[in-house]
Amino acid sequence: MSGRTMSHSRTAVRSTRQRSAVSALLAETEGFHSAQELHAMLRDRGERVGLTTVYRTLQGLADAGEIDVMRPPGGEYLYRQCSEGHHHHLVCRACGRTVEVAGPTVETWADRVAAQHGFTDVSHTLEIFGTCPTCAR
Amino acid sequence: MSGRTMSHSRTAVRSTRQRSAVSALLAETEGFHSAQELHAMLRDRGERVGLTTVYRTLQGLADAGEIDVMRPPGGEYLYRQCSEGHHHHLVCRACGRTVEVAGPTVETWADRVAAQHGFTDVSHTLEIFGTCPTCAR
DNA sequence: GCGACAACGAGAATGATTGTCAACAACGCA
DNA sequence: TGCGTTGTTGACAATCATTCTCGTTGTCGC
Ligand SMILES: [Zn+2]
Ligand SMILES: [Zn+2]
Ligand SMILES: [Zn+2]
Ligand SMILES: [Zn+2]
Repeated sequence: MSGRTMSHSRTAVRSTRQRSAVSALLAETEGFHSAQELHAMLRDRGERVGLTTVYRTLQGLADAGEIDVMRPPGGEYLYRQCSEGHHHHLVCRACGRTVEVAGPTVETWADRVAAQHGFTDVSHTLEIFGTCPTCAR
Repeated sequence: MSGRTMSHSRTAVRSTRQRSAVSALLAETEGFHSAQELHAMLRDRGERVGLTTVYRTLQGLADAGEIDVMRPPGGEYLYRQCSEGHHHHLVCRACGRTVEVAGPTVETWADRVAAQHGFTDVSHTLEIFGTCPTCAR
């Protein structure tokens, strides 16, 4: 009953220069960056994309699960193109370098704890911050 | 050489009506609440405290480690008076009800993972969100 | 090509948090 | 108890990331 069964003209997502530019940038970029930063990076590349569009595109990609969103303590939202599947991040506070980490133990622990207290519809956020070897010296 | 060795009149923190009001409110309140919410709660109580002061006081308490700060995805900063020691939270998205949880396993896991990648000065954030039994029905 | 409508983007609006600074009030001391 | 020093307060202005508006533009199915 979700209304997705109409046989004619479903509204499709359109392919645009701007959307491609953002995706391409994310594909080549290592580490997390804010919408503002990505917008500036596009500008420096010569790509002309409005800030509003950058925000919209990032939200779309995030909703589609194609990129990861994260917000460090005291900062704004950061985006990054990650690999598939549920994972968390080990992020360098100085340069943003990111290592994806998987913690099966943590996942089950979180779900178990929540269940023990009768909580449902459970989700969690987990980020590890530190100084990477390069920035340390 | 930090100039902290003067033998006379060290500047002390002063006890004020406003500061007491905020602390008292936090002591009686269960769950996480934003600065704006706490300000409104004080107003409803008849306490007259400026919004700026509420922000300042909360920051001070947080810096002193007397209260916990947390920021849910898509929301503003939330504050709560917690028990001593390092712990995490299982929070109800609907009503803010909070359960403090300790996960020694997670702590060591996070530190180990960071160390394996050569990261130093490590810290982490971990929150579990869900719908509490009361709000579920 | 055409037309419907998704997508853009410049600029205004929002809203939480922070900065400003003159008036106020603890508190150590006389 | 009176006084001066100086931390504190709070109304208001300023930030600033993000969202909203809405007229224009570009995609894409036909
Ligand atoms: Zn680094
Ligand atoms: Zn996880
Ligand atoms: Zn609840
Ligand atoms: Zn922990």
